[in-house]
Amino acid sequence: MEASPVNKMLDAMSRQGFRITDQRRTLAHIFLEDGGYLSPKDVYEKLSKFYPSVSLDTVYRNLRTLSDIGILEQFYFMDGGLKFKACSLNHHHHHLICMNCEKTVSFDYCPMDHLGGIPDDFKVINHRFEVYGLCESCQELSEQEKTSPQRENE
Amino acid sequence: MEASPVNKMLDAMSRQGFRITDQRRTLAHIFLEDGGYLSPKDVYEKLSKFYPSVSLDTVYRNLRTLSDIGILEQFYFMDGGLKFKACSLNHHHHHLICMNCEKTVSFDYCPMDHLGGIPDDFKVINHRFEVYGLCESCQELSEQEKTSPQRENE
DNA sequence: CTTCCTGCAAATCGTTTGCATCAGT
DNA sequence: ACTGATGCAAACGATTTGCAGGAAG
Repeated sequence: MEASPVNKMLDAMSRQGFRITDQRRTLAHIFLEDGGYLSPKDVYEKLSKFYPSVSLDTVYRNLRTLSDIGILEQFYFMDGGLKFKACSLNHHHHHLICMNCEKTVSFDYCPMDHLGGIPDDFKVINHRFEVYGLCESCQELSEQEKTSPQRENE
Repeated sequence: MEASPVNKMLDAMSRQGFRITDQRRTLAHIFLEDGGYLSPKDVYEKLSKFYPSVSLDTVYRNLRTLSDIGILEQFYFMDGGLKFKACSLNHHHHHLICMNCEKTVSFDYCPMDHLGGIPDDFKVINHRFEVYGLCESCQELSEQEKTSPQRENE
């Protein structure tokens, strides 16, 4: 009944010295089932179905903790605010993010492998590379609705 | 005394039916002089030097307005929150961001020019590429103080 | 049993809004 | 003059924190 990834996630938590509470177990399920980005409120609502007494601040706390230890990754959507998703515990990659439906597709290219022109007195620790756009299905939608804003500065 | 881009910006404003107030004129100067991303508070502080009585909410109002009409663009930095910068003044570039002092250095390399392996049914609209690390001076500091946190997930 | 986790409530931070006044056109 | 812009203060939403009780190891 439990897919392996859930255990992997829980495992990672306990290995980092965090306790496996029911909420966290459920949190793992929620993220792995959904696969996409969830706002704290989304998570709270989903979690409430299992634990009606859960409090929003616990959700926040756990989201932050899990992000810190690299189990979740967070993105800020210009319109939807901060959201979290399970990060693939697999290999390094980046994402295409659909600006409409928020679905993500990962790809392997990493600019850091090809990077040039960075002053070498700067010590690189981390990086972020995301490509935003429209996935195929959302493109079709927007062609019909013509909701695409024009920008006009050179 | 006025550089042309400032007037261009002000022009755009009045063309859209907005009044040219002193604050907005100064706002234009601030953004064009700085060239980089500024948080509302940054702007407020800079603006305060010229107009000690300026209020933060006016700054917010103007930042939003100017973003709406495409004079400023906004970006959310995972650590620094929402920031604004004058739209496409210069050429396209990305940033090195010092995780300690938050100073940014721009560099020209853009991964989009070299990108491969993106499914072509995805319509790219925008992208974000930021490199985080330590600038030279902060490296020296952290070597002395050994404040660098370790992360250890695979 | 000890320490971490949780729920509650209150605090805090960033941002927005209502309103009367002031300034640009 | 008319209308939009500003400053103030208060409202607001999202996120964080202090604390006491409860659960995981």
